[in-house]
Amino acid sequence: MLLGIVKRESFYDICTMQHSINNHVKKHISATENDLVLFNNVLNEVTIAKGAYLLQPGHHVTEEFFVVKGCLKAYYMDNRGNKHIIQFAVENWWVGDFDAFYNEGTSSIYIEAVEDSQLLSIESSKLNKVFEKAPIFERYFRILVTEAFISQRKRILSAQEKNTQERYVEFCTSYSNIENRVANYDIANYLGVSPENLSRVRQKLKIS
Amino acid sequence: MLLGIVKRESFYDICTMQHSINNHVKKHISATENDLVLFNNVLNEVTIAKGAYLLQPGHHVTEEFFVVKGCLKAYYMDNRGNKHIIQFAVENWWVGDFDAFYNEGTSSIYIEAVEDSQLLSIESSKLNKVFEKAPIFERYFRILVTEAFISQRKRILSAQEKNTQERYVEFCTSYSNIENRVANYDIANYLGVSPENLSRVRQKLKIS
DNA sequence: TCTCCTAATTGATCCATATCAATTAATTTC
DNA sequence: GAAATTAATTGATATGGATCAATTAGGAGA
Repeated sequence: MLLGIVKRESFYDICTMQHSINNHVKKHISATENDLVLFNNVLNEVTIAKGAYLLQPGHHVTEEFFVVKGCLKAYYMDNRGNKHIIQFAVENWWVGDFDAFYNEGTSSIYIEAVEDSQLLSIESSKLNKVFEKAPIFERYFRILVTEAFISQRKRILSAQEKNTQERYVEFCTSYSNIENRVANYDIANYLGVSPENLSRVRQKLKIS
Repeated sequence: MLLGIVKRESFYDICTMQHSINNHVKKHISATENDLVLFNNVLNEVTIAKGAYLLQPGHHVTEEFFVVKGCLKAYYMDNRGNKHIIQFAVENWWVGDFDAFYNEGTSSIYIEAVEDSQLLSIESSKLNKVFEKAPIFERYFRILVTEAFISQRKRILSAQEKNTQERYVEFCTSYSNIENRVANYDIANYLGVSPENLSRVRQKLKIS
């Protein structure tokens, strides 16, 4: 598809969107009003319809996205043609092809909207300028990646330590209410189990 | 144990050690000589004997470690008393309890020397001072975490996509020569499979 | 060099979950 | 709102890898 992406929002929406990202920034670093304005000025507003792609393999990656409203999934296809969900992104998450973004390369993943979504995007070149003028944002992104790193590590260890049922419960808890927003077969995929198995686990949970 | 840790090295060793970290820094950012001196001045030299612990659960984490020479393993114990290896650290890797370090908390993991090892350590408070005086190091650590994040993501996807044999081969390739430095049951643990299963996989590889 | 202890291997069995197949339920779409 | 798709569930079977048990191989220490 890749249709359905529209830049520029109404004044009201822009205010809401900036409010959302500024809150997020303030939660992580102590930025001055000047810093925030500088940062806000390089952001673009993006809306995307359910089912549309924000990113597809082969595309040159120049942007990362912040989810103001909505839900997306990031996945890739392996050599055998199997899909693997890397991440779901909901409100107040950054999403993108990190690898390609930092290495200024070509995407190897799909990012697809699971719901109609509102996003903010930042371009690599503009972000680097922000880093120069307001190095505090270097810290912001370092903290974000560190947090993501830690939560990802938990995902690895959880997969080794826990059975499917425990992991499904953990998933629903940490991604609050997500089981009502995305398909079960996508959750199964994310957890690395078959949809049939997840279905049976969900049955058992209903009973107990 | 926690014995066997000795700070301060001979002049020759210190030079070697700083050479090692400076090379690593230069590979990631363009730091001035001043920046490097500033950074080097806050590093401590640490040696640790095989079998000794660099870190144990409950200890207050104030340091991260850079491996100049040697090999270590980071692991934790889950509620059921099972050990899970998080990471092996060899030359030119940073190792520590990231989570606790960034949140100034208490360690939940063990870091144990697999070989006699030489390390450099940096304290949280001193690192923050470096960040203030030379913000370029904020970038250095952001890049390191980003790289670690990306390689960790590959570990997750590899576990979903590939079978034990493929993952063992991948592991040996990416951690060059590691299969001769650490025990097979620790590699099995890291891969999340039983030692017996890994043993059989290794047999099959010998034949084919 | 011998002894002891730990690691690795090998065999047999078991189990969680994948896979295949069919049915039912829930969404889209016109 | 009926038809057509797509998702979820349920049942039956197959399988990769775990677990248990026993043996062999390697290393460290006396």
